[in-house]
Amino acid sequence: MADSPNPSSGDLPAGSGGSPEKPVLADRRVAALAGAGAGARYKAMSPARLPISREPCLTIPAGFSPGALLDSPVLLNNFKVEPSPTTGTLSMAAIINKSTHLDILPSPRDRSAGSGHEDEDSRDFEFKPHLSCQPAGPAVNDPNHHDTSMQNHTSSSSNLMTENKSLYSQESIHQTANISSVPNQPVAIVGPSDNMPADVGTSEMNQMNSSENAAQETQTENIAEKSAEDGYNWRKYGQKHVKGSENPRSYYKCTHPNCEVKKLLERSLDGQITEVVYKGIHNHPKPQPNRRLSAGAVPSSQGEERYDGAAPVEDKPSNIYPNLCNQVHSAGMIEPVPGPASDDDGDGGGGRPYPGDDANEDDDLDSKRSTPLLYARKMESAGIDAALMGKPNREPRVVVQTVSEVDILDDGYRWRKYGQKVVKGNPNPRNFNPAWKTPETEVMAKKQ
DNA sequence: TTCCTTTGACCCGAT
DNA sequence: CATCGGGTCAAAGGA
Repeated sequence: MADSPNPSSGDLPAGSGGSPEKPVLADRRVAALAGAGAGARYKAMSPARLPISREPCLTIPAGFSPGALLDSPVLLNNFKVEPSPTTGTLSMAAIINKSTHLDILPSPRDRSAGSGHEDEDSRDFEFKPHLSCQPAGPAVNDPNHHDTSMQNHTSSSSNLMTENKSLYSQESIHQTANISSVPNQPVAIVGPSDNMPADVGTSEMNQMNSSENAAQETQTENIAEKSAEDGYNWRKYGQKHVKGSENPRSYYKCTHPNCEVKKLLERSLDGQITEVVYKGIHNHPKPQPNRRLSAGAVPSSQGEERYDGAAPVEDKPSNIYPNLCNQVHSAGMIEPVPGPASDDDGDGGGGRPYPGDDANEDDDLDSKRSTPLLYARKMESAGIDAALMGKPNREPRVVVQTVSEVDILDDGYRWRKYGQKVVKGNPNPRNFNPAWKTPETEVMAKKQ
């Protein structure tokens, strides 16, 4: 239900229970929602996102755990800083304005705003997968990466701002305020860490993988753990056998009250995670282990989320597949501020979409299409993974789907184009970036 | 007793 | 319009 968008379910809560077909169900749902107390919120949130159906997807290649990405310097860099209007490095004010705009009018206009032209610099893009398995919190803060960019609060804040802008389209403004208030938290950001554009992931990451695999292996367990626990709490709401795959697919929802992030997890028969797909971005900070309320402390209702503890669901996997180095986890999450603050946020921003993958965006960002894309990516990555497959650890593919094109278009990152190709079935040329591709490039391509 | 997972059924979009 | 298939719901069972 979190996905309120669901037309049928979404409406129901309204109270009418009007669905002729399943009055009972409707009532139940309503009741459930009411009981949870979250229902209302969900309801509120979703509508906002509904309009934009496109969901870009980010695929993170197997060797990476999104969580790792979060920790990785790259993220920091990314956000950070490149002086450009797009990135927001230019100035806080600018950023703020921009973000404001976005919030208010996430529209094509924004796209144009982000010039997205700074193709050349790739320096920041060195992606170093630093798969540390540290807990997200600290990792994120890792000062190391700030290399060039991170200059400090300013930068961090700017990052935050940027992030916000893209992540929380609607909530925004006040959210921004919150975030900025906590300068220290680097933005973990990103959900996008998750945000990693999938594409990137695929190619680059794999490379990295291979080269760094050895080293990483030592950390495998940690990673696995991490991935197992991406720090977010998930509730399994379904499982299904998907045609074409012998692996059952499990559906999880983030238990955080206003968070609509969903996760699809596919496991091979042997229990290894073969694929993880995240939809949406967390609109709340990753629950801190420390803060974990004791079990009893959990908020209330069942339906609700407990955001603190580790999610049981996740835990299982970790235990089960210790080897997976890359299990994945990270969905798109934004970790704006670890503070308590966010939680509610109320905003509903709901998972804001993140810049996802590119490819899709092209023309149509239909949400529908997004699905196909996911699969496509899957295939794609699968090919890549093949090489890795031989290894003991299979690396699961991670796909992050975001929902709004706005985010995609203006993700605040700078991209360097390294290729262009006509994709079959798609009139628009596809651009490639060594690191992650940005929608902007796509846009540019179109313009061309 | 409460909460979580399982699982069959339902919904709905795609073909 | 019918069928297929993915995603979601929610009752039932288990811990």
